[in-house]
Amino acid sequence: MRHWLMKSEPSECSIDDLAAAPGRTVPWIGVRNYQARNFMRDEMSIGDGVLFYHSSCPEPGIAGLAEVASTPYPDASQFDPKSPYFDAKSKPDAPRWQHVDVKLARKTRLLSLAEMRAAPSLATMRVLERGNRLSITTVSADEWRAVLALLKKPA
DNA sequence: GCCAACGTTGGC
DNA sequence: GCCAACGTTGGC
Repeated sequence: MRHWLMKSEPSECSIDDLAAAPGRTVPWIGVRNYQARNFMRDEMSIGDGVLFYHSSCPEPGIAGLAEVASTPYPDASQFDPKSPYFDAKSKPDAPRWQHVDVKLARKTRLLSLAEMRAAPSLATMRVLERGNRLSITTVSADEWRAVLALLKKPA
């Protein structure tokens, strides 16, 4: 089993939105970056662990634990002209964008970006690398364990 | 709102 | 295939 960190803007889908979704599961639509798509399409497996990260908000950080809950399938929003994720160049017989479903495991306390940066055990995390903008990044088993350990402590 | 960093586009 | 211009991300 592998581990991932997936960014979501709380204004789009927060940890509470995920908790309130049917089956506590949402389709991870809207990814329009090839590297992130390839992670979902080629490398994820059902049951993989996901760190659910709030980005572009007053308190960025890890807000919960989730898991990959489906195999990849085409992102319907790419064919919807009314969607902000519409992609005119993607054809239904050759969908460009695919995604997986993500299911909540449990909401956690917020492990803030500042706390993540201050933790030596997380120094290798891809999401913390300078200039990183990728919305899905890999998480090593050691990093996953380190995050769980930090979550057990009070903020 | 600013701006650094990065990915994508498109002319050549 | 190069690379400048442009658009987006995302923390601050």
